[in-house]
Amino acid sequence: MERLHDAAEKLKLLGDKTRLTMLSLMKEREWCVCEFVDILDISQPGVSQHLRKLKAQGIVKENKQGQWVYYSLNVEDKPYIKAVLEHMPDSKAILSALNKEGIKSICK
Amino acid sequence: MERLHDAAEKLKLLGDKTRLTMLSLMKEREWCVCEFVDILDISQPGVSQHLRKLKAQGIVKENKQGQWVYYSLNVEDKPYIKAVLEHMPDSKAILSALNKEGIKSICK
DNA sequence: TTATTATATAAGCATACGATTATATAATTA
DNA sequence: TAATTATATAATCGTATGCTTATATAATAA
Repeated sequence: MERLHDAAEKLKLLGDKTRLTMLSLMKEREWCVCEFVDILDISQPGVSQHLRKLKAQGIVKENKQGQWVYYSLNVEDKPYIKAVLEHMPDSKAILSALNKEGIKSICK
Repeated sequence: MERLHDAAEKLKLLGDKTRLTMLSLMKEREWCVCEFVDILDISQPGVSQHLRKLKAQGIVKENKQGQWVYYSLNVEDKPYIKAVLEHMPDSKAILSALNKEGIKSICK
C-alpha cells in the first residue's frame, strides 16, 4: 500500500515537537530561518536540517529573498497534514507559551 | 507548549507504516493480535509491541475475549488523529493491496 | 575587497526505534 | 494434567534520528 507508506513518511516528520511547532507557526505566515532560531531552542544548523527534511517531503516551500530564505506551508494537496495543523495552536499561543511574543524579524 | 509536545508524541506513532496500517484497519472494526500477524509482514512480538505503544498513548484500547485480545481505536477525544485516519484507505483497499482479502479470524 | 550576516552542508555522537529470537504468561483443549 | 494456542515481555542488534560543532557558500554592507 504505497499510499500508507508515503503518508507514514510525512507523518513521521510531524512527530517531532520542533518541526510540529515550526509547521504550526507557518499556518499564519512564512518565516525565515533566523526567526525559527530565535524562537526555538535549537541551533541554526538544527533548524536548517529540519526544514530540509520538510522540504524534501514537499510539506514546505522556500522563498529566497536576498540573503534570507522564507519557508511556508505547501499542504494544499496533503489533506491529512492540513487537518492535523488545523488542530494545532496558532502562532500567538505558541509564542506566548514560549515567552517569545516580542520577536519580529530579529535577524539583523 | 505542552499541547504540541503531546501531539508530536502521538503523531510520531502514526509515522510508521505498520502502525498506520493497523490504525487504518481499526477504522472498520476491532482486530485481534493474530489477525495483524497474518496481515502484516511482521512477527507476533513485533505486532504486540506496536500495539503496546499505541495503547500507552491512549490511541487504541483493548478488549480481552478469552485468550484473544482485540484492539480498537480510541480516538474520539483526539480530533487530529481522527482526521488523519479519515483520510487513510479503508480495510478493503488495504487488504486488497496486500493480497490478504481472504483472511477472516485465521487465528485457530 | 573585506567583513558581516544568513543559510546550508558535513561530520560526529548519543539515543531512539523497529525488528528479531527466546522466553514467559495465560487461556483453552485433549 | 499436559499440550496447544494467543499474547506479552526481555534481550539484542542494526539503523535512523536529532542534536551539536565546524566549515562552506552566498548575499549584503563597509
